[in-house]
Amino acid sequence: MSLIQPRTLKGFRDYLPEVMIPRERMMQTAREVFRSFGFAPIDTPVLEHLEILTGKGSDETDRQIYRFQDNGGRDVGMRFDLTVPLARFAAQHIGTLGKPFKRYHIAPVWRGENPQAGRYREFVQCDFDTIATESVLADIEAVAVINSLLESLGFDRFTISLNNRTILTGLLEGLGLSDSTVPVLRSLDKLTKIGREKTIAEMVSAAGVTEDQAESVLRLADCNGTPEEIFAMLPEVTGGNETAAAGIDRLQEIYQGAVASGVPARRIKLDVSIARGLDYYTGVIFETTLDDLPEIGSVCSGGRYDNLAGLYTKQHLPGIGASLGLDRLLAAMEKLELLPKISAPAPIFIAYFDADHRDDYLRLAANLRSAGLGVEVYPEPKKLGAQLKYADQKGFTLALIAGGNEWDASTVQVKTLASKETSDVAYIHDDAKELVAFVTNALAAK
RNA sequence: GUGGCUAUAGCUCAGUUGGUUAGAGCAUCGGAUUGUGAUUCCGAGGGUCGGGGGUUCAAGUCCCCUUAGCCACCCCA
Repeated sequence: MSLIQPRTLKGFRDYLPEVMIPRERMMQTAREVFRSFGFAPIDTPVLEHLEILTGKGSDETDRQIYRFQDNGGRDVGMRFDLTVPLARFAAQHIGTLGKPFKRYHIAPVWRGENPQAGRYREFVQCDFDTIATESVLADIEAVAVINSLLESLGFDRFTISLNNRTILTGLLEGLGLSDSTVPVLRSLDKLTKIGREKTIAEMVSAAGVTEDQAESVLRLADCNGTPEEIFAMLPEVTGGNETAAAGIDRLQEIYQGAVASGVPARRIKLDVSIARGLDYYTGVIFETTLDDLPEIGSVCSGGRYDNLAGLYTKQHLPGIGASLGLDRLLAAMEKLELLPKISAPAPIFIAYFDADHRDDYLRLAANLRSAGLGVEVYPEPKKLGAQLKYADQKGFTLALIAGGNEWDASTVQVKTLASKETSDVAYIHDDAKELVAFVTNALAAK
C-alpha cells in the first residue's frame, strides 16, 4: 500500500507549539485591550451566501474569494475579510444590539491569491470596529486602541500614520475630478513605492487627468513636517475648498484628541499621501508601521467608512475600525527576537522513573494542579537522564524528582533546570503546602 | 493571473566538464552509564535525489512539462 504524502495546501500552514504559544498569547493580549475599551466579542460563520460576499470590493477581490456549491446546491463562499461579515451581521442584528455598537472579531479569513513573504491564503485577522456613530471620539479612540495594542504586545518604536480622505476628496472636487476619485487614490497610494514621475504618469493614463491636475494632487502629498507645520500648509494646498477644510479640522481634532488620550506624539505622523486601496473608506484612514522593520508593511490599518451596510439594509450605519496583522506581527517579533523559545505549556515537569510508585506521581501532580500550578508527568518510566533531557529541551522551568529514597523520606527533589541546582523539599501526601510554597517561589524567582 | 530564482535524509546543506554502491553536520533510536539533562565515545535506522516525460551506453547533474517554496507585479494583513 502506498503512503499518502502528508502536505498542506499552497498558502496554508500548520502551526507548531513554539509558534502557537506566542500566537495564543498575542490574541489574549489583543482581547484584553479590546475589552478594556468596551469592545465586545462576536463571531460569524466561515461560509456565507456568495451574494453576501461578492461585489463589495473590486473585481480583484471577487476573484480571490474561495467559492463552491454546498451539498444542497447553494452558492457559498468563504469569508474574505471580517468587515463584510460585520456589515451583514450589523444589518441583521442592529435592532437588538443597540447603538453605537463596538465589537472585536479575531478569526481566520481566506483569500485565493498567490502566497508571498508574510502573505498566505489562510490567515487570522484581528478586527475592531465602532459602528453607528459619526462622533470624532470614536476616531480618536481607534488611534488609542492601536497604540495600546502595540504597546501591550511589547513594541515601543512604531508609527501610526494618519490621513483624512475627505481632504483629498475636497481637493479633487475643487479640481473637478470627483468622478476619478478611486483611480487617483490608487495611483497616489503608490507614490512612496514608484516615485513622483511614475505616479504622475500613471494618474494621467489610468485616471485620465491632466498633468497639471496630477501636480496639484501631488502638492498635497508633498506636505511634510510636524503635524503643526502640515496643518498650516493644508488650507492653501487644497485651494480653500470647503470639503477639504472640514476634513482638515476633523484630522486636527483627531490628532489632538489622540495626544490627549495618552498616545505619545512621537508615534503619530500625518501623511496626506496614504490612501488605502479599499474603496469604502471615506474619512480618516490609518496605517501603522514598525520603525525597526518598515519593510514588512502595515501591521494595523483601517479607517472610517460612511455606510457599512448599505447593501443589506436601509439603515444608515457609519463606522470606524481597523485590523491588526497578527501573523505579520508574529513574524516581526521573530525577526526582532522578541519571542522566547519555549514549547512547554506547563512550567513543572515530574520525572516518572520508579514504576512501583506510579500512583504517588499522579497524586503529586494532582496536588500541585489543584494549587493552580501547571504540571506534566512523563508517561514512561524511562532512564532519568533521558527524561531530564526531554524536560530541558521542552523548556520546563522545574523538574521534580522522586524515587525510592525520596518517597521513604517524604521529600521531593526540586531541580531548577536552567541552573541544575537541586533542593530536597518535604512533601507528604495530601499536604503539599510546603512543596507548593517552595515551587511557587522558585517559579517567581525564575 | 503574469514574470524571475529554487527543490538532494526529519532539519541545514555537499555532490567536479553527465561516469561504479548519493555523502556530512544536526536531530532520532540503541549502547558505554539498573537514580540526575546542553560534554565524550561506539553503533543503528532513515533517500522513488519534489513528481512525470525526454536526450544518452550512462542523468542528482542536460532538455520539456508539472507541483511546491521564495521574490516581484497586482492587491493586501
